[in-house]
Amino acid sequence: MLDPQLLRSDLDQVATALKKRNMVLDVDAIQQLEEKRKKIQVATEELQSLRNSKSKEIGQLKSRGEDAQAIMDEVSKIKSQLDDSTTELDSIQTQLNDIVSGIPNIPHASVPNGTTEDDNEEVRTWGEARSFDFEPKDHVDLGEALGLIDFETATKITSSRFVVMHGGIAKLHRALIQFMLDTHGEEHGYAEINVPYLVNADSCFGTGQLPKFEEDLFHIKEHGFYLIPTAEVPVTNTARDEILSNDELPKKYVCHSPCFRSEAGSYGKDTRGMIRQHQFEKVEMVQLVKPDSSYDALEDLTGHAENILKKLNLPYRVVTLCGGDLGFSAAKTYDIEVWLPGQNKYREISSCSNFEAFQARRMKARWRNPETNKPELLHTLNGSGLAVGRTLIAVMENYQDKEGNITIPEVLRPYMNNQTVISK
RNA sequence: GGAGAGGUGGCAGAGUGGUCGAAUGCACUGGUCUUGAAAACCAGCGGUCCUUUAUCGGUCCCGUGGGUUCGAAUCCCACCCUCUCCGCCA
Repeated sequence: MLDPQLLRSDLDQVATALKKRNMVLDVDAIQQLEEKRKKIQVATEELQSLRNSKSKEIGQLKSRGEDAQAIMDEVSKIKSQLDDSTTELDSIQTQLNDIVSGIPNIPHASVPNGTTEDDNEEVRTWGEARSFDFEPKDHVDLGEALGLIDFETATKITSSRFVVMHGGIAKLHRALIQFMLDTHGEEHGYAEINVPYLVNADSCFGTGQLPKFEEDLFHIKEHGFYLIPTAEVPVTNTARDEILSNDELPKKYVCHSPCFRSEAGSYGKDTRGMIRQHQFEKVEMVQLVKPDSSYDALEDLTGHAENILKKLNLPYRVVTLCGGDLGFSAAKTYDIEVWLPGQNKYREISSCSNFEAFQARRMKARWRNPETNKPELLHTLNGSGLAVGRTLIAVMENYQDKEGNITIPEVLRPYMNNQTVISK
């Protein structure tokens, strides 16, 4: 949610900034509603104030045993005016609220212009794509040849976009999770946290999945819960309705969780293999920081995600998302894309974002600034560190040999009983 | 799932229709005193939104949402949550 003060004082500036997202803000509609709101809110509060003071008078008269009928009649009249006024105010505020909570975050000044992912700006590349003296296979061919990845059975059990993994691949998957958690915990200073995978609607609103993107979520209607699309939702919402003290900041959490996405609207896209699944696992980093340090934190966080790829010796590049490709809540996002020999291209494996106060305002996540002694909004950030399924794919495709065996990256061997290779 | 008890400020805890946003204690902050500290004493000490350049002022908030009333922390309804016991169960 954007700052309502900013929307009042400088709506045109907001509209201009949002053009970077190729979004057109209906400035006139907002201004008209805002004018009405102001008029009616002031009138309503004046009526409330009048009612309160008159009612107190009644109490005083009665306690002295005097007759208060005249004032009681008067307040009755005020009350009916007040009812009308309140009803109108509620309606206007609901309309305004719906509009405002549907406005995406303002892109940071450093975000490049553009409309699609083709306009994203490459920041840096790391590592060199391995040259193969044979035709590299993709993870589907590799996994099925090994007999360790099984999409058909998953389809039988559930549906498409699910997977069953066996043996060495399942272990490799688990090793990746532990390796990532340990690295972020021990080297990057994140506190490990384990959270619910079902969350309520307030939590989804807090991080921005609701109300606009309900169709992307799995919803358990009977209980009103949602399956988390990312650990970002429960982890960031730990700070909802809280006022954190200065000395507990910054807060840095690392969390492994499954993620559930309906993938509505992605029909026909990435249907082959494990790239785009309804259920996948992710190690997520979340930071809650003071506003003045959030952009430094974004660089750090992105570096932490990159470090995992470096340790796995997987080539990647970092891009800054352009305005048109930026997520709803983010002010700035770096995507990290890993090299996949099977597809002969870079594919997203991590997304690291600074949300500034956008999520914090939605969920009232604050800290007490010792300089002002007032509660102020935090800045929130998160990034994948990394998407486990896609990392698994990257390892398989980058570490394959001619026979279709997978060499296990050295950093993962301690997690796999020092196994060095996955073979048939 | 069944039965019972309960949800009040950072914490504890009073408050069952009228100057109650809320006593009191603790914690915290500032001051006095002290060489310093402690103690004691004095003062301050929730959040939200609106109006305003700001102050001042006002609104709303006693789990949440409705309702009754001139007036609700207090009465009524629904829901949520916590605790205890029973049942079921990894």
